[in-house]
Amino acid sequence: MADKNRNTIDLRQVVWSEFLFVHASVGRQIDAGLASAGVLSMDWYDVLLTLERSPDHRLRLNELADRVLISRSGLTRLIDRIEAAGLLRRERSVQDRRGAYAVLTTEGAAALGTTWPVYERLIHEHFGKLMSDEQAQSLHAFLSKLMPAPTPSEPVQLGIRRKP
Amino acid sequence: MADKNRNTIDLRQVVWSEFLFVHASVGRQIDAGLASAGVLSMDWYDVLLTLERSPDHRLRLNELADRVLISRSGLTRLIDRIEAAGLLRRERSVQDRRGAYAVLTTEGAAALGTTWPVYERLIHEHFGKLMSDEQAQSLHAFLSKLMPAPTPSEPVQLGIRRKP
DNA sequence: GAAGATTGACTTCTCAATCTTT
DNA sequence: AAAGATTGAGAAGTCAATCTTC
Repeated sequence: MADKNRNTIDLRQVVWSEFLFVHASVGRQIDAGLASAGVLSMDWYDVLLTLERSPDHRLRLNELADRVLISRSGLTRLIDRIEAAGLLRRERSVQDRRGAYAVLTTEGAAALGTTWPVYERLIHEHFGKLMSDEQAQSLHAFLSKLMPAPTPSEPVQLGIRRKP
Repeated sequence: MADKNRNTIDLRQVVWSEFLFVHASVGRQIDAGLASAGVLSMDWYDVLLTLERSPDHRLRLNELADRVLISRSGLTRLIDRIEAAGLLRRERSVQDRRGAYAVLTTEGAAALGTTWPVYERLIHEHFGKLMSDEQAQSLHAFLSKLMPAPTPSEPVQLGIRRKP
């Protein structure tokens, strides 16, 4: 701690409190926008997109829990709901019968496609359009330090990639 | 939307997804650190600090709900718990007997004081120390655009201010 | 009737315990 | 016994309905 004087306002602490507020505020607005458009919520989108990007559109539940930052038991229940909606299915692993995969269904892929244009607009509206190019660079440089090391073959991407 | 090509990766969208992940990841680490130190959680800290900064250490529940971004009913229950722990108390307004205030207690103020050094260390450890000065400036410039207009008499401040 | 706050019913998350397979 | 996933019990949030006061 470089600064022992409590009266001095540390800009990084201000940034942290703004970070918390903005996450809550913008997250609510975007989820409300998605709901009123009748498309996927951010949570479901995140799970299904993670599957879409994985080899064979499938992932071990364990792995999925780490990617979407939810507890194991929380994931089991989230997967239950998404599976009941038909957007993914579970498959038991053949080699290791303890483990299960979540696999994206055709309906799930379709839901991603329907959601993305709406989500994209909402991200821009409530978040992106207020950011200058320099701010975007700077934010990315900082936030990426707090991200898990990405698989080199799977670059970061939020939207749906068309077939080339 | 300036860009109609879905294949083009928009940096702002990447920043949004990093923003979500980092919030979840760092928030968990900090809350775990607070819990293992036996001090207030971020939620409780946020409520009590908001009271501490308000005139007479009190605020209408309605107002409080807006500041901490929680639904009215959610706030009622959160306040119930904090009140049961003795860190604040409710007071009925005399002029308008529909309304209630939440008022910080001595115990609540003490809890803020105990929590802050721990919280400060955790913010630095998991968030602040990874941020350059330029990044802090840049982040603040962007995030403050998404914050509600501050009362001029109450500047943004996260920690506990000592009496001058 | 409208405003402020609370309550009931429901949803979703978490931890700890459990079950199955290795 | 350990790993992977699920289940039970409990905590905490939301919406819609309700109660009190203006």
